[in-house]
Amino acid sequence: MTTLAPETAELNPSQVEAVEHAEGPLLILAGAGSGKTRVVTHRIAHLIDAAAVAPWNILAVTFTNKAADEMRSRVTALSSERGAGMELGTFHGVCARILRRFSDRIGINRNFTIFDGTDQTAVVRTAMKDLGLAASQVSPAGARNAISRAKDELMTHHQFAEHAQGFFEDMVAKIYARYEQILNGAEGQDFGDLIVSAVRLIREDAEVLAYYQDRFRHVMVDEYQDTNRAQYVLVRELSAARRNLAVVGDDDQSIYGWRGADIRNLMDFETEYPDARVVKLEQNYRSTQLILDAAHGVVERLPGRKEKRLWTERSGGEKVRVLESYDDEDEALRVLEEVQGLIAREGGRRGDFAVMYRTNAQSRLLEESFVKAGLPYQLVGATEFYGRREVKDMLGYLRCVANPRDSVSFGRVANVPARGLGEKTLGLLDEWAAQRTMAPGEALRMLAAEPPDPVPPMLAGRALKALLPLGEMFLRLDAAAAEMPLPRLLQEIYRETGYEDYLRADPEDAEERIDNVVELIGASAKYADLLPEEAMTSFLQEVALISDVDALKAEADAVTLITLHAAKGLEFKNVFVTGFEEELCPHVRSFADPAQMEEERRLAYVGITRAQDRLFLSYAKFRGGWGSRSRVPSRFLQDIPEEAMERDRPVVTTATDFPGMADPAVKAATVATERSYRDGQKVRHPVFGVGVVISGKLGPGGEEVQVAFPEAGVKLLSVAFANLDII
DNA sequence: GCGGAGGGTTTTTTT
DNA sequence: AACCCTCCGC
Repeated sequence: MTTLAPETAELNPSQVEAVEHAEGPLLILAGAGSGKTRVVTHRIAHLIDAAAVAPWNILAVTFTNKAADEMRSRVTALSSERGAGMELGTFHGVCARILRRFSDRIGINRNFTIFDGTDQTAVVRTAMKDLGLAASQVSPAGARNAISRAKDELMTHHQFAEHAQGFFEDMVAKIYARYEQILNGAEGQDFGDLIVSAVRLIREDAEVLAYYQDRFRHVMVDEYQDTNRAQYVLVRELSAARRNLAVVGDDDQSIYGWRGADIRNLMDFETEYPDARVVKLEQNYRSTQLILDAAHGVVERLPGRKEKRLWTERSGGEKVRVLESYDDEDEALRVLEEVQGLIAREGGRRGDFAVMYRTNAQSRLLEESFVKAGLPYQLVGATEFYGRREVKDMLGYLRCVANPRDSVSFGRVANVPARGLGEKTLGLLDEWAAQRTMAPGEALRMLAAEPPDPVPPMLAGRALKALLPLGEMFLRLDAAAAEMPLPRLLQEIYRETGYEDYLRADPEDAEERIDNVVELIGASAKYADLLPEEAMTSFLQEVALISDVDALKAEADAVTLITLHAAKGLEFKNVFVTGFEEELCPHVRSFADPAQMEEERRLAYVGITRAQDRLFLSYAKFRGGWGSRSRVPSRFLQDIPEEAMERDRPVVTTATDFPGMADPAVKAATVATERSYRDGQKVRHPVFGVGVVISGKLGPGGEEVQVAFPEAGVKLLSVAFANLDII
């Protein structure tokens, strides 16, 4: 991976116009690779140095922490005052900071806990249980999504209930109301709340609004096409006094509609601010002309887009390579082969390569082929560190200590490792706590600290016996938290809760999980010097608001594996877009909705425009997994001018083609050299019955055949295991 | 009433 | 891989 053009490069006239615009609304329509970050950072430096704006009077909002970090370091390099004191971060990070300072003014504890997506689902499930709703009636994920979308539009549960139509929305209205109760009781703020509460704060508290309007004299928003309604209102209010609002965006790269992004924020900016200066950045500094031709072919078919056409001085270049593979396994080997070939032939850096895909699940085979070949890679997202069970459990304990009202974390860890606290006992504790309007964690501590003299009858006996040790443990941890630096506290939690022994007892995964815990404790080291409460809150906030791409290291000598979504904003010399097939890209779940299909198209555009020098579009004829069926190349391929492409003759690859793959098991498995089943052959399978072979191949795992069964459908079977009879 | 085993499902994309 | 759900032994 490389960064954008050097800072010393001269700015083109459009860029200068954007950079030098100081007062009043500004809309920068920045095409892919048009030097957007350069313009934004130069503009900030210009405000500071030429317009004498103090850095702390500037608010700049980006989409990821990574983008914010990069922007900060560039501003530091460019401006005389190094941009110190500037407010720069993601929407969620900036809002969290505002709330940590003032949220008690609207009745929110400033030490609130941030609830992530997993927590949200847990709350939804609890709410549904309270309401007697089964997961089969309403999908928890669906309900969570609906609630999040409502919050994106600043819709309270009251408003949601008013507009609810049909069974699903009626149910969601009820779940939403209960969800809010639980969340408030736990002093939690979910992702949506961070924005919603910040908006509520500045709307309800004139003093706070005045303070921030005076403080943020210049407001700048990146990736404006991906902002939602709530974010739009926030930005509008904050900048209302001076109207120094600069937004940067590209409607062609709007890919987050499913998450509440409202492209109208960008499209209607000129209506909203009739005096806005509009600057289009159309010169691309990233890609070759042929790559841009391909990109334009895909995107020009979108209706109603803001007209712009990227151009570059990098005429020509290599044609876009279209790779056809037999199946997804071959595709993974094929990509590996191309990467290794290019590195061997041209001495390229591994970091100059990225392999992109639509769904996280697609990364698995790619990883496998890279591992076998010993080719280093860095995977963005998917099984990210903070999603690991042991990490979440450890953080769950920390959250319980930092915020005893966090009933969600309490529910997660109370019986991990198992300590005799089943559904029944925890239910009793919940009930008893609710009677005293306490959270279970608080009630439990009270129970342990000063046991009520006649023991509450509902808890007498077995329940109390199991509960008391946990309560005492939390009291010890509370005491530890008050006096220990954060890393030591985590160490203490690890030991005191029995989690360490619990992990060690796992014969399979002990080592890996322990490593992860150690790494987590290490990550907390930078908070060691803060006061305990602040340390816990800051650490937990950082962890909650971290995004997948944040972990991506630009300087790593490794191939990047990344989803198309996460790749937005990045660039690489060589880009592979894999699974460039119907039902994957565009994704089948978008077929029914034209608006979603347009978003799929923009997503393909985003992928294509990540490439600087070389672009590979890869598809397979078959793909394993959920009922593997024959595949059709993406419709987007047809929109790319044929002259810009070079279609490869399909190549059937096998593991033996790769000298790097020294694994003897792999070699042994590829001994078979001839197919033993012909297409059209009738076979009998012990489970699926009689079927017809429709295709087959020799792969690293031996011979595989696709067989169509009248009942079971098409199955991909390994001849070695399937026990087929020829009939 | 708890805990472990086993089976099925999950997300398409994520701050 | 994580999680939910069900089943069964203790």
